This record gives sequence, structure tokens and C-alpha cells, in this order.
Amino acid sequence: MANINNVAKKARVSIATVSRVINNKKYVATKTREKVMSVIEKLDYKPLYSAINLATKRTGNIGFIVWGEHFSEIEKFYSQIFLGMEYSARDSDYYILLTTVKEKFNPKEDLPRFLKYKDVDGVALAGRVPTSLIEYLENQGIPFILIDYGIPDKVCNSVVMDNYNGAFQAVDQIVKSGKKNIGFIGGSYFHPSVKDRYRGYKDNLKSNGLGDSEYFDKFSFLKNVETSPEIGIQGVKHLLSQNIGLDAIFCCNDTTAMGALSELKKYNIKVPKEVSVVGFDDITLSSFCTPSLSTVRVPKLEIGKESYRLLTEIIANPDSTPQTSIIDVEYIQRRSS
Amino acid sequence: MANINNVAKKARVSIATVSRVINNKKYVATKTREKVMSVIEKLDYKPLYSAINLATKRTGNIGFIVWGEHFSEIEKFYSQIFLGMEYSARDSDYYILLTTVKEKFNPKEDLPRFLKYKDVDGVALAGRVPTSLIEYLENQGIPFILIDYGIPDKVCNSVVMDNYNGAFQAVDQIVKSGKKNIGFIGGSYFHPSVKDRYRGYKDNLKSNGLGDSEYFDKFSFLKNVETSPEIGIQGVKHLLSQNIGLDAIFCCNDTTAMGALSELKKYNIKVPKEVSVVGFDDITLSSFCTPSLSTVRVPKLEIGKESYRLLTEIIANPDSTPQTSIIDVEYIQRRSS
DNA sequence: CTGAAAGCGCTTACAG
DNA sequence: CTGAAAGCGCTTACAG
Repeated sequence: MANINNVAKKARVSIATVSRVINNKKYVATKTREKVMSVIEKLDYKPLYSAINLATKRTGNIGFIVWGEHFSEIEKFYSQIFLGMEYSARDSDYYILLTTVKEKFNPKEDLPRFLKYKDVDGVALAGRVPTSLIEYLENQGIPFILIDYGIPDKVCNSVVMDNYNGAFQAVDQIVKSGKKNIGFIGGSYFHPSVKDRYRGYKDNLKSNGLGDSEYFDKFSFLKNVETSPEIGIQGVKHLLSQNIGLDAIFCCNDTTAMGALSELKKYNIKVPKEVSVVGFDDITLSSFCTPSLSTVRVPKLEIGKESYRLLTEIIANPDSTPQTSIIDVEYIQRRSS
Repeated sequence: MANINNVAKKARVSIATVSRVINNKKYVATKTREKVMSVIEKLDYKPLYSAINLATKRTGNIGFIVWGEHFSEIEKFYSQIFLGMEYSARDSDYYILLTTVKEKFNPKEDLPRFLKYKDVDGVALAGRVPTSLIEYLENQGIPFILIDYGIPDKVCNSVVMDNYNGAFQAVDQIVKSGKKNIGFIGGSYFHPSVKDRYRGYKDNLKSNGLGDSEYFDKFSFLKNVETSPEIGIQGVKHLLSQNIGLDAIFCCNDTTAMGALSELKKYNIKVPKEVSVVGFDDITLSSFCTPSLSTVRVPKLEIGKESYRLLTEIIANPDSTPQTSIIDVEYIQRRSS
């Protein structure tokens, strides 16, 4: 493999000049630059990253951390976000190191190697993530961003989707279709995304003159456990048992909506005629189930790309004030509403 | 951050000695070693990978390449294999760099950066992968392994599951349940895994005295296109139209079996009573569909771990003769058969 | 068992 | 605009 010395020698310049050329620095005579370029071409010279990294005191790595549980879910939500980051990274000089972290995370023992050895320039945390991990990164001064997550009382750099407006719009569509008694089913109430979706639901109903606090009491089914089809099933059972004339359900996400759909089927309740159902996320299943699920599409790849942009910006400028990128979502009309 | 000089000075030894200690080399007096260790501890010293890599002329990276199409599929087959590799890599000193490659791959333009810059010590190729990529790696002398794939006329280091025996056993179970007219539905006939499963199917029927070439002609539905539920649907239609007393179907994988199941439902044919169905892979859906699908379980994490072992062995020993690791599979009895 | 020194392949002031 | 030289933080013969 050719190195910088070979190139310099063959081009009859110093290695400093070669370095200037490959880094596109100014102050290189056009003729010199061209000559060096042609030699680089001829020798098929590629600079060695470990040498660059050593000299510039960077690592060239970005960590991507996600719960093992989340990564192994059927839906590839976080894998797609990762892929979005990877797409961006391809054209740059960072590698994305994907790793998972387990439920009971202990910073002393379970630290990914790239953190232990300070072998990343920054880290992206996808979804819910141990608080102790976040604190560790803060203490160590490692630049990081939160994706689709947030912590109360803590302002972090983050990328989120527009949960509030997505929910607001979805519920608006339900109302426009003539429904009046619209339930909400949700789990993971600790998750900021769910909170915002719930807010969007309530605010829309209020703005449409439909909901007040009594209404929300009756029509909300919220559990503080991880969302799942099971929550949807329980939610339907509960709402139905209340005898409140339920004619629509807005679920905090598609997974929950899947459970709701299957439970309604059991009761022989027609969707969307009797009860319409709308979810959030647009997971793959949503377009394939029967009836296909109306939902709010979350552009995962775009979230990944924006995450890359934000994180590299922060790495380059560690002392900037924390910012939050909000990714637009889009209501998708299908058969269930 | 402490470096090797700080440690050496504080421990009153040379950096060579510190290096020996951190690399667990012999020829260090116990007392010296202990002293150095305690200083390392006190200073929280971690060696810098870019320096190590530069000095040892390694990269510390392993590439993991998969088709974009495969990575984005619902089923997380290859993601799980990746995760298995990652689990192994955690305790070692390699990072796994995951990237995707597109359908029409051009080695001149679409080379992942870690290949272009020779920034990996080895590469794992997961699933079907462009032949030109494999040739590129061979020409460049970059150590690589094939996972769940193979190329005719080319002996490569590879990790595969025991497709033949898995199919053989599955069909054996079908026969034992009393079925006699057992169809085979498959796509991706170019894929060695499918070929081996088909062979297992035929050999079992032969050994049970059920199948001959005429039988296989009648009972086989094989397409040379990517497997999908659609293939399963077509297969059922075809086999049924033949009026051959079909009473069981062995599908080349679960995805195909899903299509078969749904099509049988349309014809109101009872599974498994009238026609039993068995798949291969044990994807997540298989235990959740109705009826749940009997299948052959492929241990993805284990494949990943074995892949890591094999690849690192090859990296350490590039001139060893190519070897193939075969991972055991397991028949899983569920409701569909 | 230990240390001095060269070397890995880059970047970056500094001097000209 | 260009080059000589120091430096990044390690490893590795070599000599003792």
C-alpha cells in the first residue's frame, strides 16, 4: 500500500504538500496540486485513518446505542433510524458503531467498549435509554443526542418527531369523519412521545368543542407499562365496558392499535363503521392488516439523517446550546377510519 | 486523558514496560507488573486505539455487509445475525461496521468506505450478495466469509445452517403424521439454502419410499424469483389445480408458508387436517399466526457468533484452507402440521 | 527482566 | 506557496 512518503517522493514535493492536497487546503499552486493528484491517482493512494486519527486526536467513530429489547422487536423502527444515519455517514468520514445495551444497565460493567476506551467522537441514543448512561455521557463530556426520547428536567440535544401535531391532525380527521366519542389508548406513559400524542389528542378535541376533563377521564385508557398489543386489547375491553358510546379510538401507536383491532374483531364490532381506529408510527404491518390501519407516518430514515447532521454539528461545536430537531409526520388515511 | 508516557513516568519504568504489561507479555517482574497496574488503575489509563492500530498495522474493524433489501425486510434475520457477531465482538478488540449495499452494485462506485480505504481487517457478507463484491474482496486479498450464502464453483469460508438435515427432519415429521402427498413450494432457486432444503425434502421422501422423479415433478413448485408470500399463494393454487390429492406442503421458508396458509384459508381447506404446512427459519410471525406454523428453527445469534469466530480466525491466519461451519437447526412442532 | 530508540503514517505550526 | 521537523501514542526489535 502506498503511503504519503511514496506519493511525496514520486511527486517531488514534501509530505506536507501532499497533506495539503488531500485535505483540500489553500495555498497550493495549481500545478503542484495537479501533479500530486495525478501521482495519488497513479499509486491508488488512500490515507490511513489510524494515522489521521492519531495525528488529529479524533476517533472517526460515532456510537449508536439502543436497548437490546427495542432492537430485537419485530418492527425495525430503530434499525431504520440507524440506517438513515449510516446513509449520511457514508459520504463523510465517520463510522457508525451500532451496539445494544441491556435493561438493567450498570455504567461500571456494561459500558460499550467504544465508551470505555473513549473511542467515539459522539453518541446517538435511540429511544428509551438508561438514565445512568445519559449521566455518564454528560459527566465524561462526550457529545450525544437523544433520538425519540427525552428526560424531564433535562435539556438535551435531541431529534424527535412532531408527535403533538401528528396526533392533533389524526384526531382532526377522526372528528371530520363524524365521530364524537373518541377514546385514547396508550402505554409507556413515561415516554415523552406518548405524552405529546396524548396532548395532541386532547387539544384537538377541545378545539373542536368535544372534550373536557370529564370526557377525557371517561375516554382515556393509559397504562404506565411498555406499549404492546396487549395494552390495546385491555383498552378496548375497558372502554367498551364503560358504555360511553365509543365510536372511535386513537391509539398511541400502531402496535397498540393492532391489539385494539383484534379485540374489536372478537366483539364483532365493525371497523370503521361502528368504531374507527387510528394509530401512530406507520409500522410495516399497518398496511397489511385487515382492515389496513390509518396512522401517522414517521419518516425513520429522515430522522436518522437529521440525527447525523445534528450530532456531527455538536461534535464540531461542543459548546453550542442544546437544540431539538422536530421531524414532520404525515397522516395516512387507510381503511380503519 | 492519561497516556503511556504518564503511566511510565509515574511508575518509574519505560513505556516499553508499560506496553508489555497492558499486552500481558511475559518477561515482566511481578513487582513491576503490579506497580504499573496500580498506576494504570489510578490514572484510569486506556490505551488509544488509533495509536495501537497505527503501530500494529491493523484497523480493528470488521465490515458486515448485507443487501439493503434484506436489511429492510420485516423479519430481522440478518439483523439478528449481526447482533450475534456484535455480542462476540464486545469482548474483543474489533468493531463491527454494518453497512448495506444495493441491488445493482458497482465496485467502482458503490464500495463502502471501509473497503475503499482498506479500513477493515475482514468482512462478513450476509445473505445473497453481489458476485462482483466477492470478486473484489478476493482480488484485494481482504479476508471474508459468506453467511447463509455460497457461489457455485467457488470455495469460500462460510457459515451456513444445516439446511439439508433440517428439511430432511421436517419432512420426516410430516410423513410420520401420516401424510403421503407432500408438495414443495420454493422461490429463490438460485440460493444454495433453498437447493439444500429441496434436496433434503426429496431425499427424505425417497428414503421413506414415497417419492420418485415423477412424484417430484408433480409435487414441486419452484420459481426462480425471490421468495415471498406471493410464491406461497401461487404454489398452493398450482398444486391444488393439479388434483394430486395434496395433503401436506413443505415450504422453502416461513415467508412462503405464510402465503400458502392464507391461500389455503381462502379455499376453506383445513390446516393441518386436510393439508398440513411446514416452513423453515422460524421467523417471529410463525408463532403468532393462526394456526401457528411448524417450522425449522435457525439460531440467528449463534450463526453470528460462529461467524465472528470464523472470521477472526481467518484474519489471524489468512492462508488457511477455506472452511465451512454448519450450524445445527431444530424442528419446531406447532399447530399447522 | 528492562530501557533507548526507531518506526507506524499522518498533521501542523514555524520559518522561509 | 513550500519544506523540515516535531509530535500524536503506541509497538517492537535490539542491546544489555
